[in-house]
Amino acid sequence: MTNKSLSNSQRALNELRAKIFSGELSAGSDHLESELADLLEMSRTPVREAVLTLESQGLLEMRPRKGVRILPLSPDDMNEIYDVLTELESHAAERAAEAGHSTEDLSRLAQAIDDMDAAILKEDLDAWADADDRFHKELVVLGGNSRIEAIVSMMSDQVRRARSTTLFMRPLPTKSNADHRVVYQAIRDGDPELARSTHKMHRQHAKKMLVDLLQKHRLRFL
Amino acid sequence: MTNKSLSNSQRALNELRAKIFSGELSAGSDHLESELADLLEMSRTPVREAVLTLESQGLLEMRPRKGVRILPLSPDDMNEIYDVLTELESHAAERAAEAGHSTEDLSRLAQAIDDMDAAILKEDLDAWADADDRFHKELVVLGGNSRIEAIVSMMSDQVRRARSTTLFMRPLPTKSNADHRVVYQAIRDGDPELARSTHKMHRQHAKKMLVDLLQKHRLRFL
DNA sequence: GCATTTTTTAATGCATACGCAATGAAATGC
DNA sequence: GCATTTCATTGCGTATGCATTAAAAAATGC
Repeated sequence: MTNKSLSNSQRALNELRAKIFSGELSAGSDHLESELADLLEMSRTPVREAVLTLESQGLLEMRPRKGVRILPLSPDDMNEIYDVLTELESHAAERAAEAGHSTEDLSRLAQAIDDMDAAILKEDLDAWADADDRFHKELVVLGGNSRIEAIVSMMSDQVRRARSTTLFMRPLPTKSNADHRVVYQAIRDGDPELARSTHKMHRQHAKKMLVDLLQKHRLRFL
Repeated sequence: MTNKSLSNSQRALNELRAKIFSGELSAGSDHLESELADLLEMSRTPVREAVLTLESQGLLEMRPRKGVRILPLSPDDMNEIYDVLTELESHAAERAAEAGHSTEDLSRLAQAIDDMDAAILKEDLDAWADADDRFHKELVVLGGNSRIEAIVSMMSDQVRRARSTTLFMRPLPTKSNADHRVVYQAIRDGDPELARSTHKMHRQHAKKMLVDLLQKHRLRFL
């Protein structure tokens, strides 16, 4: 049986996050605390606590008397976020390569890469995105810095909502996995500099692709 | 007139932060919500909100029924934090150098460097630390990424409390300013790679010095 | 004595109530 | 009509009370 006892403020946190990612609470929309409380069928107190946490994670903004606003993402925001991800993930890749991980340790990474290949063959973008998430997440875990894990996870969350839009605008990421394999091998073979530089290029490329895409489609906010 | 109306939860945030930095709430100590509420002369509600925010910033931890625990810093934590600072500040330095700032734009940076020199002459460590903070803060501002600003500020806060201890254990930072000047000049002269690499070395050196110091003094927690 | 159960205690999570202040509407003056 | 003031509304910040339940203390059995 799945744990049924979960505090209301925890539930509020989970459900609000889910509703933000799913778009049920859309970017730029405003919501009164009491409205959210009604929606989640609890009092304002736990909702406020959840909202406060989500605000500190950059997903929304509390504006007294105007309501809670789900933050939209501009191309500038994308640039900022990707720059943070680039730096911290590249560092993680370097550290992971220094750590001398066994092939066993790297199995999740390998699995994610295989899954991406499979997803591309089937042209299943959602499955690809899921595997890509797992790759980046595991890479950071292997880097062994829990703060980097937390920050990267936060930044990834900030772009997560927008991805449902961008994912289907972009070309099939057929080339992307070549980079992943190089990073994987560099980590396995203990080549920190290669792991870092390859991953850095990979992320910089992704950033450019994404921002160009937004520009091309004249999307000023997501 | 300074703004006198400040919500209680804002006041709680400010005052709790101050008390953590000053050591009045010491690392590892536990405090009940009601105890903090009494201390700040307000009800538990705004205290809880402030505590929630501070938790998300990594300064403390809420442990139901055991109280709010001010988080101690281990040498491992220091390593993690300095690695994040190293990566993100170096990136900021690189970006600042790319941005083509005028000498005017860089005046705060120059001022901070001068102040550090003056502080060292007077052997005033508190003044030095203050100027050093300003240098690093301004560097990140010049980098132009608001998320990096926020993250760096958060990480700096996490080590701030510990610095009151380490500051007086370490040798006078007489050499440190040479690095700062190189970074400054690289930014002014538009040499991103030099700005980045110099600052990165600077931070790596600081990390090593600090961690060695803790080891030498057998300080497992701060 | 020591382990186990029962009872007591009290900190928290949350609902609720309410005053204040900000916002928009209505009224007033020009 | 337009600007300004007054008024009404209502969302938020905060205090308060209470049920829950984890932890401590006491009681019981061996």
